Amino acid sequence: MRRGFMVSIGDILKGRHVGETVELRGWIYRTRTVGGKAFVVVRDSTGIIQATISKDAVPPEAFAAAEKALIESAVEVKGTVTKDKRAPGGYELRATDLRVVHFAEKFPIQEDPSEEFLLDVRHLWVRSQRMTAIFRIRHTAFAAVHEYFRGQGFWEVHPPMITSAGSEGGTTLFELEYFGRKAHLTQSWQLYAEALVLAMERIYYIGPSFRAEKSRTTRHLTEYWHAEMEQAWAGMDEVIKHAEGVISHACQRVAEERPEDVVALGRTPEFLKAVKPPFERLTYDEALKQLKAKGVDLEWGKDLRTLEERALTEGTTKPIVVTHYPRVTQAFYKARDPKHPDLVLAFDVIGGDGVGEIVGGSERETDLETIQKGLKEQGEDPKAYDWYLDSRRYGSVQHAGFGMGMERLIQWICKLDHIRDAVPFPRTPARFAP
RNA sequence: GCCGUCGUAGCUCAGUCUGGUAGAGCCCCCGGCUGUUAACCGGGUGGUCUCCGGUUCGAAUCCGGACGACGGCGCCA
Repeated sequence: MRRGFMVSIGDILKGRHVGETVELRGWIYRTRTVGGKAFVVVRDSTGIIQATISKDAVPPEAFAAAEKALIESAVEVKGTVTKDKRAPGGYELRATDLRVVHFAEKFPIQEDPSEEFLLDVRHLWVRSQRMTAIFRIRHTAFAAVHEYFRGQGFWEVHPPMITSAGSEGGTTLFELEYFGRKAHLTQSWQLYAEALVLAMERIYYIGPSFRAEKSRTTRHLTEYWHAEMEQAWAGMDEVIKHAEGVISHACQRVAEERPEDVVALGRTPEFLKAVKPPFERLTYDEALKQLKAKGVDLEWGKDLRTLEERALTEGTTKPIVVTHYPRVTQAFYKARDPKHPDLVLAFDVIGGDGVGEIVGGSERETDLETIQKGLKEQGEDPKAYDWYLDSRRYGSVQHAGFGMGMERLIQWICKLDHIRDAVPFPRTPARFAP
């Protein structure tokens, strides 16, 4: 088959090549044959289109190949782009030639697959329209986060993935053997960020975090991508504004650049465009009052759980910000509220649709002795954190920061039932393959 | 960590209560059909009933155990 003018399916669907003779290549999505005609629906990374192959319009071997090729066979098709109401999508390619690059074996995924089976064949399911739409949005969201922080004067710096200690207590760390000694996979850049922030002042990074928590929920992964920022000479209010800013910026970019994908997943670009600062903000105490009014009682000092988060975000179209949590249950590095010693200057950004906490952040404790005391209260040995504590010995200044779960953000933007679809190959307690 | 559900053909499931030769639809293969839209019509191939043990003349089915997965809660981003 002689090479023609190669085009993408997406371009054809935009009406760019009507009447032209072009060539496209991709994978067979469906085939139907009716007597002397074969309808071969082809997908590439930009869309799907029907190629109509008439027995009398192509070489005999091409028609035979079209009839024989199974779903997901790789093909090259040459033909004339035609606008036709009978074709799904409104455009089709009237083929003059077809070559099968690879005859696929019987493709295991058919109609009505179970969730469990799709996870077993995830390496094949990633070819689906739904998955590729999410991947494109993920691409855009990641770019937007980089764009936001760089635009705000933050340096991208990289912490290690292999660490000696954790930041949230040692029980949720994956352990690994490091030349005969114990090491761990990072669960947060927290300790390193607080060392680096005294050098670079405004820093951020996006990278993987690992949590060895056997969480069986629709919003937990054991390996997830963490967008984290840390800022010197800044308090809680300033970093809350950055949290609102970065979430909003990601929503704007996705709405502008991926409107078709957004619609395909059940959101609208308008919904995302409306996600602009400021978000509704309330303190933990105010949240308890709101919950009580809704008939949900929560004892003071308990963290907000799924039930409470859902009640608080019910009917919201933007995430909400909850601030000033009780000090009990909070990590040792979070700063006390000078006005209320029982509270810490910590905040969460909570998304609706059951996604829950998208961002968690705080102002950091600057006083050496207070941190050492906090570590002991959590059952940690301050000696193991000695290098970290140097950040409170040599020029300790006010600083604050937050971590954002990229998959949580994508889950919320794409309105996904389960966080595992926000990443191509999810890692959960039950699965690390494929 | 706790609670619940499930495991039968490549896929989706019925059959299990009440033990007696392993079933359907889809996929695939063969045949038909010149505009199909998850095409349709006719025929055919396809099984370690998750595994181990027990009861029984006989177990997919009853009993005991193991393993695996999914869903919910907790923990978190």
